Amino acid sequence: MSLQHPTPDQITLANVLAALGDETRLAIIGTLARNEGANMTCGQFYDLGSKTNMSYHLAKLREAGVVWVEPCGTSRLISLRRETLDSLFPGFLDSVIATATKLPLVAASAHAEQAPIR
Amino acid sequence: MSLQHPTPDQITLANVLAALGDETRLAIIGTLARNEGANMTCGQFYDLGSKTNMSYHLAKLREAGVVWVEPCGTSRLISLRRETLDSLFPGFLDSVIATATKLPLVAASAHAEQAPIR
DNA sequence: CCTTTAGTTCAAGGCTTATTGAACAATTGA
DNA sequence: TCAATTGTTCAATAAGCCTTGAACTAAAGG
Repeated sequence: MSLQHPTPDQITLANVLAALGDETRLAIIGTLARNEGANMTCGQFYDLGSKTNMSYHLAKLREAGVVWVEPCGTSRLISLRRETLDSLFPGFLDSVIATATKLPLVAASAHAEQAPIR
Repeated sequence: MSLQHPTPDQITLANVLAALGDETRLAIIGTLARNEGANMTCGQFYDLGSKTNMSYHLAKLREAGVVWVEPCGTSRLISLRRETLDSLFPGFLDSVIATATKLPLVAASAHAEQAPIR
């Protein structure tokens, strides 16, 4: 029996934004985008946190409608719900991914301080 | 003395996404976008929640770098940080606004239920 | 000066989130 | 069948979030 995913009409922008508003999950998305087409499984994210923790974050992303998770043997194949998101929120995913793919894999703290620009 | 705003290099995508990942704040952004150029003040958002509550949400948006708040007499003028956000995250704000401006002003609960599409 | 107007700050509440380790399920391969 | 692999669920904890009303500040106008 396959996993529960929201249908397109159940996906809200607020939920998607909240799901992506987290360093760890943004890093997951960045990794997924960098490896689109590659058959990503949960295990490939364990450098971002513990097994349990990844299970938690991947469930969040799935429940918000950001990723699709497909059981496959003992593994689960994870992919971005590109078409769904593109059709609901045109341009959104691309703009997020453009930044997310450039983000450090392991979070380093910000340090710079600058004069206010506007 | 003017209010505290993050400089562009202090603005992170995760913080912006988290700030926008809330129905109330998304409604604020939608209202701001619908009235761009109009001299919006805090008071214009009191249909979205109490005075105190708006103060809280507007502070969140300001601290994340999404809005600029400029004291003006006893009021404060609120505007989207369009240029900053556009230059940091091209296409992002437009895609969010496209949906946010169509969102109901007062949150009505979702009701539809459909067959799973993919 | 006194009042009104426009927002903020504070403390408290209740709720949700992120993270962990231990225990559990389910599939695969020997 | 047994063991290894892959991932989930559970309970617990610590931290953060949203909302509220009461008290406060600060500017503007009479």
